[in-house]
Amino acid sequence: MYSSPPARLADSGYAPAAAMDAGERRNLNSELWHACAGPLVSLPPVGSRVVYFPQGHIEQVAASTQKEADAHIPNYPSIPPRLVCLLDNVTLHADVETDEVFAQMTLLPIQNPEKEALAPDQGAVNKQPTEYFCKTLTASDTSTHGGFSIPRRAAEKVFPTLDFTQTPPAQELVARDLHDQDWHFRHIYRGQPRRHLLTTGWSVFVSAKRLQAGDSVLFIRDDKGQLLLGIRRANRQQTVMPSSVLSSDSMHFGVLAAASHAATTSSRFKIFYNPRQSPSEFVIPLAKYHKAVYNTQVTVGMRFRMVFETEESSVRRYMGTITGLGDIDPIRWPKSHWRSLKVGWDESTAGERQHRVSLWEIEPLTTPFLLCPPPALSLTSKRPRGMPGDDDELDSFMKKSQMWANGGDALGSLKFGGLAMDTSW
Amino acid sequence: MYSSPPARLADSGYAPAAAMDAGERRNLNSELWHACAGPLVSLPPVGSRVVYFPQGHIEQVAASTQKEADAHIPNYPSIPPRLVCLLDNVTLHADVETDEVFAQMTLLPIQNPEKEALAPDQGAVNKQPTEYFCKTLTASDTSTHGGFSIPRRAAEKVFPTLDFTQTPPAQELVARDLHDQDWHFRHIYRGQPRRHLLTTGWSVFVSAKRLQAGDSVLFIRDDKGQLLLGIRRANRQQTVMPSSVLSSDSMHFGVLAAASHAATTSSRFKIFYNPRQSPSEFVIPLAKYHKAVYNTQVTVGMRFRMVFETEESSVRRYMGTITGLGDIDPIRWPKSHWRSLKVGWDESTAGERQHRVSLWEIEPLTTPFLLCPPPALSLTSKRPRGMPGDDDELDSFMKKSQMWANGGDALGSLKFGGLAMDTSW
DNA sequence: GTGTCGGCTGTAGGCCGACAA
DNA sequence: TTGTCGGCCTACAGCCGACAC
Repeated sequence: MYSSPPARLADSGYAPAAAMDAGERRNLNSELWHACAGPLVSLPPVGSRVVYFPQGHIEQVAASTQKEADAHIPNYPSIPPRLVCLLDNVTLHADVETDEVFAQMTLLPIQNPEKEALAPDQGAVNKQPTEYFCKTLTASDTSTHGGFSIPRRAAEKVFPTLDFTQTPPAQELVARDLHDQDWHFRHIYRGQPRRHLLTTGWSVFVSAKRLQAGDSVLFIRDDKGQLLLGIRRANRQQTVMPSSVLSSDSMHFGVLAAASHAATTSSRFKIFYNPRQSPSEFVIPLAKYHKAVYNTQVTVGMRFRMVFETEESSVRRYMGTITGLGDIDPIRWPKSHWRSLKVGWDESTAGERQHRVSLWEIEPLTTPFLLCPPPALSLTSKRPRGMPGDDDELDSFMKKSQMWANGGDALGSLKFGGLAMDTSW
Repeated sequence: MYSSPPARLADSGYAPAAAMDAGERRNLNSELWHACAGPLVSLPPVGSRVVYFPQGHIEQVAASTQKEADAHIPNYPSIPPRLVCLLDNVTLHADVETDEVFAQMTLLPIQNPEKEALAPDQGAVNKQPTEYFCKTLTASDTSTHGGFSIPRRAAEKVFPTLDFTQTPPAQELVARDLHDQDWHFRHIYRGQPRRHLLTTGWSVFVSAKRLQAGDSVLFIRDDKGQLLLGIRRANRQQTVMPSSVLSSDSMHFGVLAAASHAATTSSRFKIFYNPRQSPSEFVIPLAKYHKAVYNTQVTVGMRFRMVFETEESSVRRYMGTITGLGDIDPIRWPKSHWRSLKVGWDESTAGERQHRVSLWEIEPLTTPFLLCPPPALSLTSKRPRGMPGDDDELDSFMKKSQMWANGGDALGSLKFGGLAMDTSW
């Protein structure tokens, strides 16, 4: 009948296979999830202690509902600006409609965190896959006129090698997405000059995922040689969700009441973390928080760097100066450390970047730099627009000076490791 | 470029025109909204007093998130089982993705409802349009193979009359949807035997709205002769929305906290009412509530009727018997009237119907019936499956007996008027 | 090395009346 | 009266190398 899928596509094996149930209850492939979440996202390990910031949670909810965090809503039921919690569970998910990745965390508030033995919590983990590539789609890639142009080194690194004795060399690829749905593509090496292409099956994928030029697609080869694929929507596409379920005010209250009730009764509560929606992480490893708050001397005028994700899904550091200190909302959330630093950014293109950040988000440039700043760091020098990786020498120096300043093991919680996985292309 | 709409369609005038902003802030066409909401949905007038039931609100949220109303969540912050409120504002909306209709109500809790003068609130209003038709789509209607077959009487009633001197008679129709988006269709009268069809433009509409066989489409001609169109999804398609924004527990808390805070501070709060998602209305006109609670004698064994919407978007009444009385949740919500009646239904196909209803949802069959029940109402008689409208004689009798029992004006709040608008086809 | 285009081809989208329920 | 189908035509999806940045 008319409700069945097109027969030809199904017969030729280029139609998607059966998908998971819509509920998406199981835990997703962690490598793929992290690849889609991006290089900056790391999740604290289950069983570790974390600091939960209701303000940050509300910021995420407000961003999701496209409302500013309403100033008129009181802190009701009353709740402190941060809760030390045991991270009881983390499950990885992806939105059934948009493939947007998110994590559900189950938090158990700890009543007297100071009394507990400070076990050596390990830092946050970010298992970024090694054998993967990520390409931002061009107009040609997403048009119905043709297929997908695979970057040469990407194809050679991630896809099975073609049999080049064939003319033209071609094979069928099967890649599994976050919902365990299989997608079939014809991979061919042709054209003058020769190039790798995905042809048959590609347009089905593009239309099913509603991909547009500017969105990114990524392929992974996992340990068992299985191909995985995921997508990252362009930043402009805010997954608008005016949510006809609950008013934004009620959601705001819900965040507070759920946490308040859990803290009062020492019971668990659940939150969703949307890495690509939230302006900042609001569940921070306790060790990272402690180091940032107790081991860092911040003053107005201090110079720092902070990591951002580039449009090419890579990372780069931006320079800034601390211009002020103080609570973002001293009435409702006094003595919170959430975004307690007012900052200015060196580059004029910094319009979108936050004007308030939290202590644990920055990498301070300590005394050695203030005594002897290299020319590249002065406020007046106009550097050419930096490319990913052109700070490598500085990185090395930074690590040494920070170790000297903070006592050797400060780096683990600041996520220096494994950041440059996408810059080698 | 590739992001622009198909040129041919745009040039020929069969592509949708510019739409409203995604936020959908303005108030929608009320006639169209009510047509999409269905014949049973009525909204209390702005400025009237209503009763708000948190339990019912939570039921709707749970239905939207596909969770049962969790039994483990306490009534926190504490809130009474019902709040008498002033209905401060009502705005009509439609989901940007699904066209699902919903209403936002702003409620102001009234502290001492008994002290206020009981102004004669008018009953709820349901402006169902007169010049409209609604058709459930067939497999042929939604397939890409052809167009849309318009029922003859529908075309003659709602569409502009064709010029039958042309061969074949044809015209272009422009119909506006809930988002003020215009859709263009070619309306032609052809075939052997002759019939009305929508051809060019129809498949664009079907794919844009993602209509499937079983969904319904409805057309309205308003006062100014402007054509409006709306859709009703088939019941099976639960707009699943696991809502990666807030956990269902937090939403539950949010409902309670928002209402609790508003009641405590005598301030307004906002709720969304999703007519086609909610099992029952949870904002009830105060007058309707009072009449049902204080003027109705309910006892176990009592017979009643209740109105339901049929699959054909019409209405019919089902017979039932009260089998028990009592709070649905005596621990958290004692002395609530929400679904306080346990009921059984006469027909064996009653599997989906609620086993608990509220007083104001039923039409009790009062003493005259108990003294002298007509054969059709006895529990043992097996009536043939009733069709809409075959209770007309009974209706007439019911009205008289109820007026006698309840004092003359009881009918307005029970929505007897204007119910049979779709059964005449 | 790869983004975009013109050219070509095949298929499916879509308009028609036939026919039957 | 209207749901489904076969027939038919054509627009566009989609594969190809050319060419340029």
